[in-house]
Amino acid sequence: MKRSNVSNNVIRRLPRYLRKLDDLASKGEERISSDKLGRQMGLTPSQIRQDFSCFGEFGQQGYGYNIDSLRKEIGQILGTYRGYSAILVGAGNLGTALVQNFDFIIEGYSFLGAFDVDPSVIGRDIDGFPIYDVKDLGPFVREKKVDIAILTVPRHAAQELTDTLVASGIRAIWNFTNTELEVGENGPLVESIHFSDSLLVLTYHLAQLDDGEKK
Amino acid sequence: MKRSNVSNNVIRRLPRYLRKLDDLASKGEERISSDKLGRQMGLTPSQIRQDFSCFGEFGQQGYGYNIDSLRKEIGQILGTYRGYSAILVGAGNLGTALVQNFDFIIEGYSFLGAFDVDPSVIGRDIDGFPIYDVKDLGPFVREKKVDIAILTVPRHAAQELTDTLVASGIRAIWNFTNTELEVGENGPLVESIHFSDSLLVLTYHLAQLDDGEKK
DNA sequence: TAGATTGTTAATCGATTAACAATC
DNA sequence: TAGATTGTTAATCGATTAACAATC
Repeated sequence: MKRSNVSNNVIRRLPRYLRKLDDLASKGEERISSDKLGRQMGLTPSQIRQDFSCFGEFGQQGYGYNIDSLRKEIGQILGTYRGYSAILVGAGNLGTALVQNFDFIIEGYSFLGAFDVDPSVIGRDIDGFPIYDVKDLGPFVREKKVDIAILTVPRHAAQELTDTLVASGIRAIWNFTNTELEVGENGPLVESIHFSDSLLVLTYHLAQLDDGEKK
Repeated sequence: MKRSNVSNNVIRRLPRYLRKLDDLASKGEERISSDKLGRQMGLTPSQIRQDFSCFGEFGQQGYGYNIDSLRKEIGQILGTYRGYSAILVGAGNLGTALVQNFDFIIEGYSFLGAFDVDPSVIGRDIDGFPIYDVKDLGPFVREKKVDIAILTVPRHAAQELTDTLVASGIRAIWNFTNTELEVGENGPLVESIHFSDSLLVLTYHLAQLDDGEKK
């Protein structure tokens, strides 16, 4: 695969393409042109062709793109099918929601279980997956060579657990703690979902509308 | 306030500035230069000054920016303090996590309650806020002129509830359903959190590392 | 005053869009 | 074959960075 020097903007559009293609596939569509796809997604056909061409040649002149094979190509690029292993750190409402809504196994991940501090949940399960004592987190990550930790703990516990994860050789942290984690040089990848950032962008636009109306 | 023609990139950086400034304030810092702030956030000082200058002149030559007043300015720009009203649509694990973790009142929002279909939760409460029957959603939104609906329902129910919200005059939807909502012309603002997109970006980078190592 | 640092204008860089030859 | 549509090269547009006069 090519994929050298691909810009962040392109990378962030790939999952959107994947969702759209899944959608089209589920409607029984077989092929689509960059022109049609562009109109449906609010992008220019040029941009779509440029984006795909970062990774190879997936289309055919005069025909367009085969939806099913394009989905697979993009899934491949995004690393689904690789069976990355994941654990949940923090088995509260948010963590439970994530585990219940993502079918990690179908999506191509291998979900190994959850960790928590609360003695009343340790030993129980989420959706059939065990909840372990957070004391055992470090050794577990090290032994099982866990790829991804899903961090859904309260703010105040975030950095300490991150340190444990980093020390145990975690490869990536999916961060929901609304803090910036310190992982140091050569630390794991960090991808954060900052709920409040998203809400503030929304209220920015509301405020702009309100100000516009006053004028 | 100026704020005309501000690019999306700038808007999406504003909440990050706000979080950083809150952090600095909580450490007792009083002032910061664009140079220092840039080094701490991984941005160039030029970019920071350009970003702020979209909205006014918040600094002072030879001194830098006063952290406390800059926070307030950015909060103002982002529409906190405006007391926008919000409801939760879908009182499951995810919705519960959001309500419990965001202190909507402190953050300057006015949270009015939740809606659900499940008879076993209707009438109960989340964190002291009532859970109503989703049948009453439309009239409630219309009567109370609700600004923001936080949509945390299962995928299959997303579009139908969106239609109800739009018909009742909701102004904005904060969308967690991992679908693209259809809101039509002159519909509400939509800000989506696509969990799977974020995870896929993470695994893209993991896959890239793995491929790099093989070479 | 001298040093620091802003806000802004100009220069650069990168991303998006347009155009078009290649080809299914 | 003619029409459609790709992949790619060139042109444009916008965002980031650099430079610097203004000034606290």
